[in-house]
Amino acid sequence: MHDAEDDVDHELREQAEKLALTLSQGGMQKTTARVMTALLFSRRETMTAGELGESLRISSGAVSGAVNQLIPTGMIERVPAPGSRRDHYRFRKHAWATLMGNQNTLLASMWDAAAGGVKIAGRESLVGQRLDEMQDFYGFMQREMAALIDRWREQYDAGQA
Amino acid sequence: MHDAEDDVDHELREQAEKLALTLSQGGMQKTTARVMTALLFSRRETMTAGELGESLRISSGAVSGAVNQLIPTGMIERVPAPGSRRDHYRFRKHAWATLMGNQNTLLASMWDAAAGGVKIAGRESLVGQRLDEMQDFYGFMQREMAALIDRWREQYDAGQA
DNA sequence: CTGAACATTCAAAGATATCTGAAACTAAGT
DNA sequence: ACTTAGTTTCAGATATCTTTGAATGTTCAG
Repeated sequence: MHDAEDDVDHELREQAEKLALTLSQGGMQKTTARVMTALLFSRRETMTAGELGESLRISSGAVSGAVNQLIPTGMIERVPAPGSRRDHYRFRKHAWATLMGNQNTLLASMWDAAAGGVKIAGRESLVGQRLDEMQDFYGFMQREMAALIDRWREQYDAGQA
Repeated sequence: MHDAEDDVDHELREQAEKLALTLSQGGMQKTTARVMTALLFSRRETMTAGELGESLRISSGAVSGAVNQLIPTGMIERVPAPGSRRDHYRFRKHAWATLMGNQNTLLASMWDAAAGGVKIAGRESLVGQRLDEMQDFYGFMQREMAALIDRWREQYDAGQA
């Protein structure tokens, strides 16, 4: 006999792996991406480290490494689990907004680098102009991105209520 | 004797390498990042492949590989050079805006992945909700980011005039 | 306090990604 | 057409990143 629920699980797993591949090409570590998408596409609310390892066929060490990369970024969280001995993980609400918000650090570094260059070369020179444009762009982005994310949150929360 | 111009060059090179390091930690290839920042922080308008290789102490093959990664992204461009035998490169105007605009492809993949999952699991389920939020977020971002970049271009071009 | 059940760490192995250098190729000048 | 400056390609060498698996650490239940 054929179980429809299993099919759903299987298809979700496929989607999950596909996304993980995309993310890893975009710079995220492969195992980290796989763990993240496994939680994202799981029908369950939380998964234990053991379940993740078994489902993805990776060692406990790899799971540990991945979750410890994911947690500080705010993508997933450790959930106190009643009954179970330890460590259940779950995909966080608004994780995507958090992730994008973290990019602000990078935007700030870019701004700093540009500002540093302008200080050395002066705003008059050719290179100064080039860096000035860069500084202007990253300053703008830093301000506006933060506002944009806030706007999404409001809009989304309003839609939920 | 001490040449002030040389000092400026040297300090700019330091800043360039610092930024290249940051970018490479953020996922960009190291040599690609170094080539890009070398052009960005150069006092000259364009640099040849040979100059890049000498300045960064990398082989001609490495330079070739790096520029051919950078050009399709729109960060740098090949400039027809009168007099010189071939290939001068220069950092493009509005390169940063272009770069950020390219991110839209990624945003679209994220949206697709979410949509695919919702289709499989339905919007009612727990996982459906999770993916629905993701879809909403990336849909929003895709729309708004494009608008934001346009807004910067206008604002910047206005300020220049 | 002890033992069971996990989780974490880390050295070594394995897998990837990247660079070099030389040969092959291209195009500009004569 | 030939020469030469300069670029691209690619196999092999190198460097870097990841994973495994076993040892070590931690926490909870009894």
